Amino acid sequence: MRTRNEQKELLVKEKAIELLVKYGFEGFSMQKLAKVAKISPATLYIYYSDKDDLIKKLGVELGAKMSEMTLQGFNGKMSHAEGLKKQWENRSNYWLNNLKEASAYEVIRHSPHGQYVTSATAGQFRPVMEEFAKNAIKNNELRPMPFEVYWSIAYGPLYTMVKFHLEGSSKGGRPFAFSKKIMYEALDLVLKALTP
Amino acid sequence: MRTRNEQKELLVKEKAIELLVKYGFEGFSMQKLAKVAKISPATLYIYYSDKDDLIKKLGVELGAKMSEMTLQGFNGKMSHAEGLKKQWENRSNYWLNNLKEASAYEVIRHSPHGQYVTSATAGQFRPVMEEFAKNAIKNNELRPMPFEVYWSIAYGPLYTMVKFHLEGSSKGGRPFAFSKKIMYEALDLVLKALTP
DNA sequence: CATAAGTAAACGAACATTCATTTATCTTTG
DNA sequence: CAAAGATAAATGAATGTTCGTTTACTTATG
Repeated sequence: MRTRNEQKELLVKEKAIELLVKYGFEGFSMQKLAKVAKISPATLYIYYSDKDDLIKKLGVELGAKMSEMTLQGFNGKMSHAEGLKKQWENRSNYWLNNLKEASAYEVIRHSPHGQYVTSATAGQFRPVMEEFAKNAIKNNELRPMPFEVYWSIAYGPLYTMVKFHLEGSSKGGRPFAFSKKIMYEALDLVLKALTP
Repeated sequence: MRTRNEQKELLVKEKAIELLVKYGFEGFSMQKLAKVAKISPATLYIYYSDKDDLIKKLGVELGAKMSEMTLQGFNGKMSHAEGLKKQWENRSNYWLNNLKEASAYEVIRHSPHGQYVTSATAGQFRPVMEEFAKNAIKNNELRPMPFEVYWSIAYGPLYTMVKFHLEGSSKGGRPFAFSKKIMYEALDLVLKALTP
C-alpha cells in the first residue's frame, strides 16, 4: 500500500489559508488551491470529501487552535482582574503572532460555514467562561449583569482594536498600530466599567 | 427616446440586497439577480458597468444611509453623555429597523470591496466625531486617550451586542434578544469607563 | 502483487459579460 | 396633430471562462 505524503497534506492546508487570506472566500477555489499546492485537483478529493468539507475541517482546526491559545494559563478560578488580563494577552498574542491563520479563521467565520465552525469551537469555551464569570460575581469583583452585556464590554473593545490594527487604519483612515501599552490602557478602562 | 423604468431599477437594488443577505457575497451572481428581478442580465449592464460597479454603488448607498441615520439629531457640541446615548440609540435603531439593508452592508463590508465602501463612508463621520471627542475632553467629560481606544470602548460593546442579536445567540449558543433595557445597562457601564 | 496515493483530462453547470435585435418614448417634420 | 425618424431601454441567446467534481489510469509502497 502506498503511503500518504503528509507534507503535501500540510502544504495543502497552508496554501488554503494563504488563498483565503489573499482572495477571500469567494476567490478561493479547489482548482486554484491544487495549482498553488502543485497537486492534482483530484488529490484534494482524497483528503477531503468536497469543498465544504475542506473549509469546515480547516475552520474547526483553526478555531481549536485559537481556543487553545486563548485558554492557555487561564482557569475559571482566577481573580477577575487577573483572568481578564490573561484573556486579553492571550487573545492579542494569538492575533498578532498568527496573523494568517487568524485572518483565515475570520474569513471562514464570515462565510456560509461560519455558524458551523463557531458552534464547534464554542464547546471549549463555555464551561470555563461561565465558571469564571460566576466566581467573579460571587467574590464581588464583577457587577451582576446579563452575560451578553458582560461579554460585549469585556471583549468587544479588544476585538475592535485588533480589527483596527489589521486594517492598518482606524475609522477615519488614520494609521493605527496596536501595542501592549494601548492594550493595557483600554483594559484598565474596561475593568473600571465592570468592577462594582 | 425611451425612458428608463425607475421602478425596475429600484427593484434591482432591493433584490440585490435580498440575495446578498440570503446567500452571501459568494452566492450572489448577476444571472441570479436578473432572474429574481425578472429582467434580462444585459439590462443590469445598462444600470451598472459591471458586477464590481454594482456592489460598490450599492455599498456606498447603504453606507450613506447608515451614516445619515447615525448622525440624525446628533452634533459635535452635545455633552458627552447625551451625545453617546444618541449615537447608541441611532445605531441600534438603524440595525433593528433596517435589518436587511444593514446585513447587506455588512456582507459588502466583509467582501473584497469592503475597504472601498467604508472609506467612502468615513468622510461623513470623521469631522463631527472628532469635534465631539475633542469637546468632551476639553469639558472634562471624557478622559484623554488615543482615538482608537476611545472608539473601541465607546462602540465595540454595542456592535458586539448587535451581532449577538443578529446571530440570535450569544457566544455559548444561548438565545439573546437585544432590548432598550440591556442597551442602556451596557451604555451606563461604558460611560463609567470613559468618564474621568 | 494488492492496494491506496496520486494524476491528467474531462464533465456539466454556473459564471460575468456581450451581441444582434426589438421595443418604447421622445423630438421633428409635413 | 399625426406620422416619421431618432435613440436609449430592454431583451434572449450566446460567448469564453472558471467552477466543483469525476473518471480512467499510473505510480509507489506495505
